[in-house]
Amino acid sequence: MLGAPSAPSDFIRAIVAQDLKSNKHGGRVVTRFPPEPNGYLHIGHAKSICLNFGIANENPGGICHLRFDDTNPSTENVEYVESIQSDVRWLGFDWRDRLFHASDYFERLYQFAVHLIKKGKAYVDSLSADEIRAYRGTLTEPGKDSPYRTRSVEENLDLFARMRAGEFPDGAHVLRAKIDMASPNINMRDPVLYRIRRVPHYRTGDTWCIYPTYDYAHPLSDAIEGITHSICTLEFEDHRPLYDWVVEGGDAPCHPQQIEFARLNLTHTVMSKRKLLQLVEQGQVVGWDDPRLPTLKGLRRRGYTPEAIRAFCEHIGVAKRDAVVEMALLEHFIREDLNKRAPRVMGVLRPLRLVLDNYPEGQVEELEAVNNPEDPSMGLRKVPFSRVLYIEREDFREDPPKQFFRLAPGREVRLRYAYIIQCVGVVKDQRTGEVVELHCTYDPETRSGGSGAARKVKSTIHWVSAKQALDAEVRLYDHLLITANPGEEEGREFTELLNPNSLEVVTGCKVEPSLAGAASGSRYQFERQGYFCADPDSGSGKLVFNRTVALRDSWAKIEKAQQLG
RNA sequence: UGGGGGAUCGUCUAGUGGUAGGACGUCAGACUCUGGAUCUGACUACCUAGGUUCGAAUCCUAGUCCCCCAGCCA
Repeated sequence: MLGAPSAPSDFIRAIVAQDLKSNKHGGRVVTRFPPEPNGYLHIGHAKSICLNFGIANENPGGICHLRFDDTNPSTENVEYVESIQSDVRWLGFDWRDRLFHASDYFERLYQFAVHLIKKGKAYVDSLSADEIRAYRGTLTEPGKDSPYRTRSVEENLDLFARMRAGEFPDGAHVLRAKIDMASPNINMRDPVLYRIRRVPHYRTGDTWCIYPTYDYAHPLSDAIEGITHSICTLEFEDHRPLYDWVVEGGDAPCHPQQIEFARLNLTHTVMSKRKLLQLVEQGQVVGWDDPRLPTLKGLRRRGYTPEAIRAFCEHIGVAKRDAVVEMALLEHFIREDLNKRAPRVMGVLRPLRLVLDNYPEGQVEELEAVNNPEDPSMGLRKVPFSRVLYIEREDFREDPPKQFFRLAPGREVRLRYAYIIQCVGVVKDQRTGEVVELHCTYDPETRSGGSGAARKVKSTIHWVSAKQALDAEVRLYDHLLITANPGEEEGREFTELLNPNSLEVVTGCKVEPSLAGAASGSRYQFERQGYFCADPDSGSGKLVFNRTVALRDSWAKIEKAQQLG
């Protein structure tokens, strides 16, 4: 994966290349992906993963660490740790032996804090949370010093040791950096470094009752690991002076460079952990792996491939401006990937019975079908054909509109890999008027590959043989949200914008027999319809498919345009 | 009304003083035993106003708009 020397593709890679050239970090490139284990990874994280691991992989000797930023025991747990690891691996990245936890550094972090106190750069504050807030000032007014700011080094050392020893209740004291309460950058107004939290940590148990904050733990963890480029998102931009202050003040072994980029936003969905958690907890979706979610687990269950997600992440670029990428772009990459790889099959979602009046009763032909026209090496398969078939309801119109080329009374179409047929009769339900069965005749001369096969008809439709077809359930997914940019909807909660039709369960679908026992996770193109992925709910004779994405549908566009006038 | 960032086709993104390019999308056409795929063509952009310059998306000045920050979250 070591890239040939080429122009850096984004501003961060340009910085890395420049630093390499100037030997800023001794020729090393060490990045890290630092998730907090308090939620599942989503495609926004994938952008960061591809960036951090990508940069490491592109540079000789480069490496990317996986580090859990587990400094807040109240919200973190092993379930998240495990899911994050499996997702990073699934995406195709390898941290080798560089798996770390901020909690690995708690003792060292504590010693750095003692060092800071001794240098007079940190103090124990005994104000309440409310008081600290009040003393902080506002965006336009400076804060004022805490009365505890002038405590002696000895007293601070004593108090901090007793905080650690568990002598005080939660909230009684905090350790603060002594910087500048009048700083125009609020992050520099004596930020909290440690707080007392009598909560067991999922890794360190009850060893600690004080925990470092992100602003303190993150830069030091980076420095301890020898990170060269600490890449994070835009909202941390004005934490950078604090990042640098902590590294310098703690006399850390090296000084990683924090670089910020714009996080990924996608249309028609939500990307914040808080909102995703809300959907999961409220039961609006079936879980973190609900195929409607932009979580990696959800996308995977939906049928997305790691390759498609990586290609997407590479193509959206890395920059500093806020951006909202269209879901259509993500869909483009999964179509592109699956078009090359997914075997074709025939499946009928909404079956309409079709009888070939002139086809011999009881006869079954095994017709040859290509598995993937994009890839001849994928070979051929046999598909049974007989007198009674199912076709897609929407492939027949009793009163066909202009430009509808499919079946209609008197019309001819080709049955994919089979014969040209002509519709000679329509059977309707007496009461409802609903079409329940079609009668057609087939032309034996037109069998695919046969002598009369060259005849052109306007349309080819898919079908399954009624007797051999398998029953299946198909889950059709649509956008999670009805609007592209929920942020633009003034005063409306995202929960009000949920698409009530984001999931449509279609039962009684008929699929070709080759799909018997389709393994969970296997992906197919149902010809003329879309890409589908066998759901884990499949099994013991039951078939369930998730629609990953529909094929591009130019007829749907024509019809929509016709309806608009 | 403080501080930190950012503005280029509908969307994302290149371009760093010398022809504003790519991708997605959209529209039109070709081809097709998937109305898929593929192929062609078209579409549309430098936030505004001044200035410097032979020449400005790029440099300067003044504005405008958008995002982030007042957790003992990350």
